[in-house]
Amino acid sequence: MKVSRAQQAENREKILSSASRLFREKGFEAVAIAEIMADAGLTHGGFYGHFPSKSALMAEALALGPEVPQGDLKDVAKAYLTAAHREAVGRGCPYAALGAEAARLPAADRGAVTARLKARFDALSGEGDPAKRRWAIAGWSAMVGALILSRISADPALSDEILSETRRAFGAA
Amino acid sequence: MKVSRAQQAENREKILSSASRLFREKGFEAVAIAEIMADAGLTHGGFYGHFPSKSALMAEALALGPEVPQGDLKDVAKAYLTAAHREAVGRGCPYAALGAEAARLPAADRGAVTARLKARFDALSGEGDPAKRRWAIAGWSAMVGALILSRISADPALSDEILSETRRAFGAA
DNA sequence: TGTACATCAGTGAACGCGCGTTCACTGATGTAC
DNA sequence: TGTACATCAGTGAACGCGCGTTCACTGATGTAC
Repeated sequence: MKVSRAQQAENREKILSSASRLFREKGFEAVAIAEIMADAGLTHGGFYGHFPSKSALMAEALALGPEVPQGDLKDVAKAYLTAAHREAVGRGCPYAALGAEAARLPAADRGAVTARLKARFDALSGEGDPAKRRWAIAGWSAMVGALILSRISADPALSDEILSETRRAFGAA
Repeated sequence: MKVSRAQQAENREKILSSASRLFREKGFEAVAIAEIMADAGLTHGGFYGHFPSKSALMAEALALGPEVPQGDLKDVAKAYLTAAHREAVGRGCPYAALGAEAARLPAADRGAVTARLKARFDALSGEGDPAKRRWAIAGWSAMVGALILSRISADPALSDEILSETRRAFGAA
């Protein structure tokens, strides 16, 4: 049955946020359209009224995710490199959860996520100080990499060490 | 038809190396058993004589990949953070190519890759200097993260900047 | 404001395809004598 | 060393399942009057 325009817009947002969370938790390929729609409280047939294909949804969902904490590298490291973030893949950083898979999307589908990445570097860079920008780039790379490696490790001690030592490398206890 | 024991062992290695390369290029889910077997010059039915399941192959193939260049962080950064490595996903670092997907494997399947990760940190750490170990961990994280982020970026200038600035952050021009 | 009806968001069955896995079979290997 | 035959690695057809996508249908929405 038809729903109101407001309800339709709300449904679209629900589909996007369910997709974004489920993709981060399980990866693009492991999540079925029907699973996303059920999570959003709908049935699978309605999907194609909102998105032209699963890959279009992937491209759009990829650019969603929690806002970066403001502040300098040290503050970001303190908030980002935590055991809680490591466990909460579905509510965490999309670069760490979907990075390698995102890189395999066709370039045309990576526009939104590229813009978001650029904005994040700019926010951490300050203005006009090349050394600060350099450390923003290397530092953000280290955080994403450390979170991924800490999730790969099946040894909890090593996993914790990766997080805490990378935090300390940026001066965050 | 039966083949010699030497041929059988060689076939197993071929399957593993084909799988390792294809997984890195396309991701675990996007590669079919039949594709791996064809790449190895065999037919798909023979697969289960070598491995009990696709996920067993995933666990074993994940721990393969190029040897890390020896030397200190600066040398490794110089060899790792290159445009050539960014393009050659199939012949490159398995952590960068499969990191997030590897993290989703059951812990029991992550033993081999965890051991390899540990060995890599130990090799970069030297002996008994905690500050050196800290930078080995943060540095290796930065390299893996930078390679992933440079592959995500659809903007070639940003992609190059991520590699070159992270290289410079480790003192490697 | 009230009414009649055209629109269209969502439903759920169905389609076609590709995949992981199984299995009866083939024929070269390698061993027993 | 030569021969007979049991073993078993690899083949390719087949199975069953789940997925992305399509489509005829339903009934609430929202507009024309």
